[in-house]
Amino acid sequence: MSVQPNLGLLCFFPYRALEGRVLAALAEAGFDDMTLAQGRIAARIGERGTRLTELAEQAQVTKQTAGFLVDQLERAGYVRRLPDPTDGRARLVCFAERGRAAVAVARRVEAAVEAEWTAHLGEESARALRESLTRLREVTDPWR
Amino acid sequence: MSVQPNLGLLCFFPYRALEGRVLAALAEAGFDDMTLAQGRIAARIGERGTRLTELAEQAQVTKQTAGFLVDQLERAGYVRRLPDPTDGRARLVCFAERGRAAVAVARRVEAAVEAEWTAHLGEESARALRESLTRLREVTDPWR
DNA sequence: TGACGATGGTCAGCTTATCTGACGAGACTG
DNA sequence: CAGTCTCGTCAGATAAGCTGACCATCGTCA
Repeated sequence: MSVQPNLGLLCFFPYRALEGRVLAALAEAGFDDMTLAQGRIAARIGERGTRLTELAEQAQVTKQTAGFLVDQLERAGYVRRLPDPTDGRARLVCFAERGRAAVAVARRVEAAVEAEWTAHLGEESARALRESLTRLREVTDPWR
Repeated sequence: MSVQPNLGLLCFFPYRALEGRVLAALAEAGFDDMTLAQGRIAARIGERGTRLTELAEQAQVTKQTAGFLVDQLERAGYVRRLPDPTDGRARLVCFAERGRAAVAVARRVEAAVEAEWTAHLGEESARALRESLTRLREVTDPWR
């Protein structure tokens, strides 16, 4: 590891820390059957449901892998697959009750962690950090 | 995905982008047998060599997994295991010639990507971003 | 309007990455 | 120097990923 880590690596530490905290909190709250890979797929499901292909693209895995993970999420009661009214081939992966409950836990932890980080950095730096990262997303996230 | 992604998720996009660019450049340069998991271990090898246990801790995998990946890196000629002069049980995972060549490629890409990002954000914002992330590391990276 | 290429998803089979548990050899500590 | 801890490996199981092949439906354009 270099003396002065590059920006990408510096981004990695907070990301991994948050992911770990959320997963731990989920496990603590009784959602202890959700794995990291499942969570990464679930985190990309929109409020009105998301197609499998889209989940796969955003998570950067093949649609087969995404399907495999959604199968598990479905069996565990986190999501359901509903027919897409606008396309007979497609189905929308939507949160079920249990999934919504898990999302609520995740959101709470995210907010708590963010508050800790803001306290550590100071309001103004945290605001600037968020803004820079949002702008960086324009050139690093192929999905808008 | 929320309308306003949390800080952790915002950190994820640049991280993944950089990782992808580095891996692609390595493949292009003839290091096309290195996988993402191997790269994540290799990225943590220090100049004077690093113990397997330490690699495992920093990459947050078990030492068995780290050993498995180092085996492959060794077979591919990227690293060697040398006895640790200070501890008869331990061995130091060190870069071999091929590994050093790959690191040089990775460093070049990292610098190029960072330059792109700095151009996108502006000098001052990029500097502030690096500083905030470095401070955030204090509370998100258990390995300082 | 109907043939055809593109798209959404699944099935099958394989490889890679990861874990838990057990263990032996060497180091450390009282 | 006995007991205990640490470093690494072996063995076996499981999770997570890939490629290739395939079918049904959509959309387009001749």
